Amino acid sequence: MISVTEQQDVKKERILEAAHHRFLHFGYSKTTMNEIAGDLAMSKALLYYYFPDKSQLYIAVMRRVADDYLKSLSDKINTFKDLREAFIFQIDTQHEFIVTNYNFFDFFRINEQNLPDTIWEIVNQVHESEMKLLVTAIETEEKRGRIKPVDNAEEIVGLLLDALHGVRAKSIPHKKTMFPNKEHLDEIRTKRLLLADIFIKGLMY
Amino acid sequence: MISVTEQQDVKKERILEAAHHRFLHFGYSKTTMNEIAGDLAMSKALLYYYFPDKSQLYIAVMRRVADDYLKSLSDKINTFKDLREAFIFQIDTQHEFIVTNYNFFDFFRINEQNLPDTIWEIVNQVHESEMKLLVTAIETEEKRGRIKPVDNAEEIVGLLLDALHGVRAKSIPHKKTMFPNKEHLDEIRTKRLLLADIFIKGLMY
DNA sequence: AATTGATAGTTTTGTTAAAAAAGTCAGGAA
DNA sequence: TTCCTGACTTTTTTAACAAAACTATCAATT
Repeated sequence: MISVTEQQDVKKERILEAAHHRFLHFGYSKTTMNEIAGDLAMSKALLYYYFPDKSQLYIAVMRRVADDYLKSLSDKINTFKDLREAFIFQIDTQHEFIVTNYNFFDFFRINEQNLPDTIWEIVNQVHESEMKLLVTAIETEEKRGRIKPVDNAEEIVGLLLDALHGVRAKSIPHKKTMFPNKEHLDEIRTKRLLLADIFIKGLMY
Repeated sequence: MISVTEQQDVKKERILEAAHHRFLHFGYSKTTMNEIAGDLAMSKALLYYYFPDKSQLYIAVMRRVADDYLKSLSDKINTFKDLREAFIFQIDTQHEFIVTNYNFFDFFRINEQNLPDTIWEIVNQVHESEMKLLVTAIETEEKRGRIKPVDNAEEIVGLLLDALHGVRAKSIPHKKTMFPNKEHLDEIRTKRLLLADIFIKGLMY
């Protein structure tokens, strides 16, 4: 026997999947509740039976996307042979996360400054996980005596994340080529690795 | 005797001044040719006698603004007692440049991607000057034997400028408070200095 | 409890007219 | 000639409003 609430959960699951698919490919603003319902061969009204409104549905999907990311971080924490490996992991993982979910994140670009609090919570949670991963890596490196003692690991990691964020392809986008191509992405990655290396060096004795 | 062309230059000068004043306080989009002419007690048509159109006038003002900035850089180049001093100078000078001209630069925010080539030339020129100042500083420091030899000073300076650009206040702007307040600015400056220090450390032996 | 068609309410989009600003020009003053 | 202006034309921005597209609700049905 499958309980009622389990049934509900299954249905919610299917909705989240369909919604995720739409949001991921067309973004928040370019997908309608009708389309999601259509994909599931159910009525739009049913969506509202399971989710209070469109933004709540989006946030629920976001929650799962973020959870996947958080898991990939916590799975790896404390498994690095040195600080550099941790930095590289952070750079690559975050980069892929952003690239693969680019359309999904249009919600952020649209609502810019005034995002719902729930979204901010998720954003902060993600940020904290990234911080934690790297702070741990720094502390480990410190214990191993490879870098000098730091009293402000948090501050330093936050700084690094900001700095990495600022790194961009050399050719200042002269023309409207929204979405950087493969070469640009590679260039950015290379630069970030260089920055990480200098950074690590700067933390050593 | 004042020559004809000198007279013209004087008049142009006055127009540039008035235009600068308007652009600086209200931005490009919120100042009209009529207003500029009004400030000078001359007719709008006369502006068009001296300048082909509004954007050309803006660019001419921009040219002067940039030249001032370039001068402040070239005046200081090679006068630093060490690399750190050069970095601090760069951080403070650029910061002030951006803050004091914030409204003036609305042109950039409006036209985003498709700026006129002339503007891009100025932007690149400024960027190159900043690069040159810091590359020189690095090379000097290198000659003095305080940092290890670098074969890619350009690359490293470019990276630092990008990284500095990414540094922002901790409190991710939760509400729409366009234009960061004094505290935020101070926080950013402090962080940038910290980044510069780690960076310098990373370049040492 | 789960589901839907019909429908109410809201936001986005498209249309058009008026207002404002950019840009032109024939002609007058210096 | 060079410098300058008022009046005029053209282009862009704004405002108002109707149509269309969506979101969201709900009484009725399985």
